[in-house]
Order: sequence, then C-alpha cells, then structure tokens
Amino acid sequence: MTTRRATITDVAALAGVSVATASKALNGRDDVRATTRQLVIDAAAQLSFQPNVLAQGLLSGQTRTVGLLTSDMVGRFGIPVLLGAENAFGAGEMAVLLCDARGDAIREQHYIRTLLSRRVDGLIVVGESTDPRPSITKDVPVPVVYAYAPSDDPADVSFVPDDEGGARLAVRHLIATGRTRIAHITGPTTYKAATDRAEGVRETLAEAGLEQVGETLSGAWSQRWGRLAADMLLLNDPQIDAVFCGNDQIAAGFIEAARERGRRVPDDIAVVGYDNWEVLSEETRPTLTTIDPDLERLGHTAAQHLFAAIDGKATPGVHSMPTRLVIRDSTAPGIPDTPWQVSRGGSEA
Amino acid sequence: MTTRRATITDVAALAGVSVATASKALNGRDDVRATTRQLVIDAAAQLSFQPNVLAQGLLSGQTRTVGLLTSDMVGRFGIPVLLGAENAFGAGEMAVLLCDARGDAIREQHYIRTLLSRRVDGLIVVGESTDPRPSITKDVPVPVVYAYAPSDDPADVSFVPDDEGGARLAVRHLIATGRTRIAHITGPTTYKAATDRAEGVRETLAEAGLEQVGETLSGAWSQRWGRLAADMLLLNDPQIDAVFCGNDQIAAGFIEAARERGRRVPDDIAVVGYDNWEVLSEETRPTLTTIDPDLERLGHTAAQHLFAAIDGKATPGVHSMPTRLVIRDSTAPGIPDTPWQVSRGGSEA
DNA sequence: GAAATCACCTAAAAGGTTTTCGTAACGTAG
DNA sequence: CTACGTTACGAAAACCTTTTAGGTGATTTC
Repeated sequence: MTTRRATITDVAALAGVSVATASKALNGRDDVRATTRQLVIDAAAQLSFQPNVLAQGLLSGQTRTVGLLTSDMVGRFGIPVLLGAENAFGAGEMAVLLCDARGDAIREQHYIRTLLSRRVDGLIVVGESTDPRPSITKDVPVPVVYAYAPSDDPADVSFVPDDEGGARLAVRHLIATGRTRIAHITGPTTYKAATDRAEGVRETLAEAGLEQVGETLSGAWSQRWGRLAADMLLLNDPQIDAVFCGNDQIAAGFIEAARERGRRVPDDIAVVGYDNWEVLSEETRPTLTTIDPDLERLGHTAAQHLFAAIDGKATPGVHSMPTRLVIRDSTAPGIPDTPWQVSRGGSEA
Repeated sequence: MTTRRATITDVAALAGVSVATASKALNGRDDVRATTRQLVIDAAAQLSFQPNVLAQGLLSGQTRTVGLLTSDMVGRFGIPVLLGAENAFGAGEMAVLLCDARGDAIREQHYIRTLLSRRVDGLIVVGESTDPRPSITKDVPVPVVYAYAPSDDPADVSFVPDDEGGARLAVRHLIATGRTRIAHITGPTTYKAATDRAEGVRETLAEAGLEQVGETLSGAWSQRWGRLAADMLLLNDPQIDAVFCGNDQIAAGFIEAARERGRRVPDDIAVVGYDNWEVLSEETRPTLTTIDPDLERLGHTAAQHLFAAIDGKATPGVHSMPTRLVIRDSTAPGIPDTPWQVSRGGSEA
C-alpha cells in the first residue's frame, strides 16, 4: 500500500530525456545512445517503473490476455486441462482470465461478453465431458480453441483425448500379457467417452481374433457400480481372466469385489482402469494399471494452438490427443512379454 | 473472427450525437433526453458496442480485476478455495487473473510483477497447507488477502480453516454418540493442520473428562498409513470404540483394515474423517462421517474481504473459518443423542 | 423586451504508452 | 562554404473512454 505508481513520464523526467526517448531506451529500440539508454534504465529501476499494460494494450489492440472459459471446474477433468493451459500461458507473457460458467449457458454468455469487453486476444473453452458442445466461435471476434469437449462445428479448433486409442492401448496390453478372456465394464452409454472406449475394445479384440466376454456392462462411473458389475460378471462369466474398466473408480470397485470373492488380482484376473486418477490408482491393492489421458498435455497443446491461431495460423478440426498406458501391479507383474514399462506413475508427495 | 470492434465514436456517429452524449446515455447519467438516450442505446445495440475496459481502466485507475496467485493448483485444497473466490468475483463485475506459481518463489515473484503491471486492484494468495507463508503485502501497492495458508505477518488479512474447531466437532460428535475410548490417527507433525487437529482432540477429551486412547499416531496423509495405523492400534489398544482420523484417506484405510480384522464399523468402532473429500467419503463402506472445512466458503469470504480492502475497509488479522460436521454411516446410525443431522453430504452426479 | 433559468448537448482534456515524423547537431564530401 | 547524410532526440498523434466546463437555444420571469 504505497503511493502512486511511476509512469514513463516520471522515468523520463528523472533521466532528463523525453518520454519518447525513454520509451525507445526501455524497449531496446535503435536511435538512442548507449549512455542515454543506461541513464533511462537506471531511472526506471530506481522508480521501479512498470509499463502500464492497459495503455500498451489500448494502443496495440493486443492485451496479451486470453480468456479461459470452463463449464464446470468442480469436475475432475477440467482442472488438469486448465493447469496445462495455464502452464503454456505462463511460459510466454500471456495472462489468463478465468471464468467458470458452471454448466449454465446464460452464465457462459455473460462471461463471454465480459471477456470480450476486456479485449482478450483469444478464448479457450474447456468442457467437462468429451461430448461435443455448442460452438461459440461465430459469436466472437477472436480465435477460440476447444479443449476436452470439442465444438459441434468441425471447422472449429478442438482438442480431445483419444478415448478409442486409449482403449486399444489397454486391450493390447492385456493381450500382450497373455490374457484372452477379456470383459469390459464402463459408464453410462450417454457418455461419448463410454461408447468410444467400448468401440476401441471391440475393434482391438476383433483384430486379435478374440471375442469379448459378455456384453459391455454400462452403469455409473462409480466404485459402487464397479463392485456390482464385478459380482454380476463373476457369476455369469466366471472364466474371465481380464477386465478393462471405463474408469479408475469402477476398476477400484471391481478389484475390491473380486478380492472379496476370492479372485486374485492380477494372478486370476488382470484389471486395467482409465484416467490415472492417482489418488485411486496408487491406493488400490494391487496398484492399478490404467490409461492416462494426459490431460495436462492436452491443455498445454490447446493453449499453444490458441497462440498460433492468434497469430493467424489456425489449425481447424478435431484433434485427438494420444493417451499413455501406465503399468502398475494390477496387470501381470513380471510377465516376459512386456519387459519394458511404457511409463510408470510417480508417487504423490 | 469478424471486423474491427465498434467504439463509442461509431455509436455516437450512428446516433447522430457527440461521444460525450453517447457516453452519458449509455452510463445512465443525467442531462440527456429520454428519446436521445434511446437513440444511442439502439445504435450501441446495432453495432453490438462494448466499452473498452482498457480505456476505462486507464482513466479511472481501476481495472476491476484481481490477481489470484496459487502456490500449487495440483493439490486438492487450492481448487475449492479458488472456486469459491471465482464465484464471489463473478457475482460482481470483477474478473480474475489466474497464476499458478507451483510452489516456486521465483515464479511467484515473476507473477506478482506481471499482475502489477496489469494493474490489478487486489491480490488473493491461496496456499496449499495451513502453515504460514511469507508475506508479500509490503512489496505490493494493492491490498492482499491470504486464503488457506495465512501470511506470517499477523497484520495482514488471512483466512484459514479452523482445524482445532473441526477436531472439536468430530470428538464431540463421537462423545455424543456414546463413545468413550477414542483414538486419533493423523498426518505428519510437520503439518500445522495435523498438530492443530491433535490439539483440538486433546482439549475436547480433557473437557469431557476422557483420556485419549494411546498417543496420537502420526504418519502420512495416505490410505496406506491408515491401514497400517489401524493394524497397530487394533493390536495395542483393542479396546477402542472410536477413532478420529486426520483426513479422509487415512479414515478410508482405517475402515478397510478394520473390516479385514473383523471389526464392524460403526457397531464396534466409529470412524470420523476430515476434509469431506466426497470421492472418498461417499465411497467407503460404510460411508464416512467427516469434517467439511468448507473451503469454498473460505475462498468466497476471502474474496469478499478483498473487495472490502480495495474499498479501504481492510480487516487485518488471521480469521478462522468454521467447519461443518457431515454425518454419514461410519458413526452410530440412529443413536438417540443426535436426532438431527448437522448436515448431510449430497451425492455426486 | 431584457434578463434569468433550464434542459440538453458538445468540445476538450485526461489517462500512459508507443510510434511516426520532424529537427537539431554534427561530420563529410564537393 | 554549401549540400547532404547520419545520429540522437523530442513533439505530437493515436488508442478509447469519461468527465468537466462551457455553450446554445428555448422558456420563464419581472
């Protein structure tokens, strides 16, 4: 809580030059003698001068600020994306204005207006599921990039996790470790994430000439459903030797129930989860092999493409971002087929 | 991606008045005829005019923007605080610039400079633990409010959860439900949160004339430690009828291990957790009675006090924010002493 | 009929920075 | 000594909005 902040006028006065010269000296432009430049720099340091970004932006029309519009920060998936994006912004000299519309379209409109009146250079919209969401690109005079939830307009720039590819990774890993009787438990079919992953399972098994054990079991994304599905599955199809679960919570529930039914994981049944939600995947017993959608990278990439779009180099289309297989103990420890781990999850502090 | 944005000059021209009149008309000031005002408003709507906040800020010296400096967004506690703060900002016409210093002091300094050059009206600093952190208030010409982690300067404005009070709530609840042989398992003593809660336990038991069973067991904040501690406790002090755990993960581990050892929860042993981390507290079997530190409210309150401070009405000191007891099934279902639940946690979507 | 009042509107300045253009000083070539 | 190029600096415009002070015309008052 000190006094008024120094302006470039103050700096110029202290250095005994005009504001124009001071500006040029501070911005490293030519046409200013080295000694004069140093004089100005010293003066600026002495006053701890910092250029007023508002004035700069007013003039240049660029604010070096982007808006980050999230539809529901409470959820688990928005945060890592946001984090990755913020990360990319911080690297440059960009700043990010955060708005959480909390799934409310009215609120979203309000925030869009607010962000525009603040003259953001671009917008990144992060959704809470992989289902397409309404495009806002046409209502907005700046570039927009969609992360996690793609825009429903394929001409927009969207980044989504490759759920189908993730499922492939999981199933291939199970097959590689010698499993052949593989089941799939997942979340509500109303989620594109669930159907995409199921499709990945189907295709990969077909390619390997294997048949999926039972139908894909769809329920909630919860541990409870994982336990329930495990009971059903172990009753109806006791011969299974592996199960790929649509998320880590289902997997955790499955492992718990399977153990109570006397099935050993991974010896009798291998289990793969999805999301690599470490509070769960590292706390199950055994720890959980899972697919990491690498959301932080997704957010980072989305942000970088927003920069590109701001520079006029947009990359339209829906881009699928690769996922990673994180091998832990719930699948075949020490099986010779997979001598090298693709990736091993670190431990939390 | 349209053309140049309209300025108030365009609006004035279209309405056939001067910019001054246009400004007054749009800002609801006097000295403008109703018909003229409507003319201007229509023109503004037609051009979808939005005042340039940069120009407004340049003039008024206020940006209606605050910086939100978080030390580690990856952690669990920063997010709800952030959410509550964002919530409070959105209600007014404030916007929030998000910066994640990721626990790095250098980075933090950098962000502070960035935020200041953007002329934020205030700063809210959210930490990742309840341990005091270095004050930055003196380096900064705008009001600062600390949330979750207090400033080490007691003259600053800080908001922290009342961990001691939370522990009191937990222990009183256990006593009220008829438990008398109560143990406490918690996290590392290097955390103020752990020692504060332990102190709350000690005092409350003393007030009730009860003796704590065994020493407070300090370990990691993990489910693993909860299981381990359960084994130790059940071996050394088999007579316990309740345990208060320093967080929900420890509690989840405890419940798991206790069940494996044949102890029924809550019939034989009641368990209370801390944090109300719903992915855990609602998925344990039985569901977990726990203390909700109400972090979202903490963030909200901090933001509101930042507004007050910006208006010159600062409220110095470290403010303890009350916690809530969330009763679920791990403590005495249907015990007559507590006919009304203080609060019941909702379920996740 | 002149003066005072009123309602409505405009011109201009202010806010901080960057950039363009102008200009002064100086050196060099003719 | 003139003409011109170079170097270093300064004046002023531009960005967009709000506010203050002032101005115009119409109406009222004595």
